[in-house]
Amino acid sequence: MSRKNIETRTRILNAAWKLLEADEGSGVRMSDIAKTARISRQAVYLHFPNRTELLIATTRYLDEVKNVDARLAASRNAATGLERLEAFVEAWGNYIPEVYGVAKALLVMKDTDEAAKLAWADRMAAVRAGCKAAVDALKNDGLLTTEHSVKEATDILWSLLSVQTWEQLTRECGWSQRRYVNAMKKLSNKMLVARPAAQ
Amino acid sequence: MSRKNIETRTRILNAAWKLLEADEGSGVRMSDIAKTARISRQAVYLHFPNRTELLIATTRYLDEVKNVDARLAASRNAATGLERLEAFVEAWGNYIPEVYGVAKALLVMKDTDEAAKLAWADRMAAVRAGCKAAVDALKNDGLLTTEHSVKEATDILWSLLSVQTWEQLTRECGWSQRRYVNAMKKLSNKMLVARPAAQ
DNA sequence: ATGTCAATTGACGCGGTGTCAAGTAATTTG
DNA sequence: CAAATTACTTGACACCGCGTCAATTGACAT
Repeated sequence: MSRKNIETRTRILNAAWKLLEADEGSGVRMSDIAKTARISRQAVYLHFPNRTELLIATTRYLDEVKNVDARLAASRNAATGLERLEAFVEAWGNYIPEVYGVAKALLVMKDTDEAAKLAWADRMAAVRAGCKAAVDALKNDGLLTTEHSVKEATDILWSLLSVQTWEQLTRECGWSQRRYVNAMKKLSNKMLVARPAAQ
Repeated sequence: MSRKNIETRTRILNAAWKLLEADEGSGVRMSDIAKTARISRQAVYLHFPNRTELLIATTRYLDEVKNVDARLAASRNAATGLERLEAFVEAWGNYIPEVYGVAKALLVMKDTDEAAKLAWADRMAAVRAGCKAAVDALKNDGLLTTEHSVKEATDILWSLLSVQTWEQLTRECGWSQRRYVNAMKKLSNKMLVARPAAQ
């Protein structure tokens, strides 16, 4: 409610953000966050009911600060389906590393916590909507491969652009961000665009 | 060592297997495994030093029983690069659901436990070797796309065939196993095979 | 029958989450 | 100015799951 209250709340969110980004989602405890926010551990619970909800709030906060929706929506302005696909791949692909730490924390929680699972599904639904819009635009231009339905093509693009795939390629395989984005552009084209228009 | 000892050990492994398969890796506790193996919780530690090692042993046990290596190696017999790629995709793609529950447990541990991370990396290295062999075979036939190096093509195939991607498509998107394998065959072809020879 | 080995039982420590009660310090409000 | 409200602190504690330990039992082998 009050000014001070909301200020402390955002201090907690910033602390969680910072720590999750540094540790890439692994072992961040409530006490760590409290300490970073210069607050007692118990006081965190005055602002968030539990760890999961704090993580969820942190991702929402991040999305808000980073203005995801606007950045993803920018691809709408593309003139053609091909351009739209490419713009979306670029926008989302470059967004991932900016939120990876926090996203990873939620991704880990997702496997054991129902609320985290829902929150993750919700955010990913937004990404999926972007994927579908790109596929629709392709189809509209008559450039969608005939081998897959719109739903299937959307699923494929969504999987290609999953955080896990990003993680595997950049972390496990050592790809640079640049290389990742370039490859995703090429691959999404190859996978979804009807043959004559490939490239 | 003794007969009884080894028998109990495999009873524990089977219990872990069964439970992980049922719960798909989420909330299986040491006490659950002990109970299923009709043994006291503490007795489990007479056979495995800790939870992580038990999980690792379970995956090894599973791989042994299911004879992964042989099944994956079968694709070596393919005459052409294209056939080899397809055979590998089919072999690995159909193996995933058989071990998913156990693999998922390890996948979750991987984020917080160093030993689990190494064990997972080790198993995935085997898969990667299969991917590389398929890519090499393609290259040998002059059918590897010129847009990617062997290393990059291997990374791409490896990511396409990751357990996480399988999980996303079959669990999140509701794909059947059949559909998954078919799509992976098509997609791996489109992504890696030089244009004129596509399908 | 004696010794060895597998397993049992009960207890305990540890780390992390979440809760509760009592108290304090600052700010607001009558 | 006094009283009430609000944000926060401190210390204690319960719960859960992992891992450990010590003392005991029961089986089997030589």
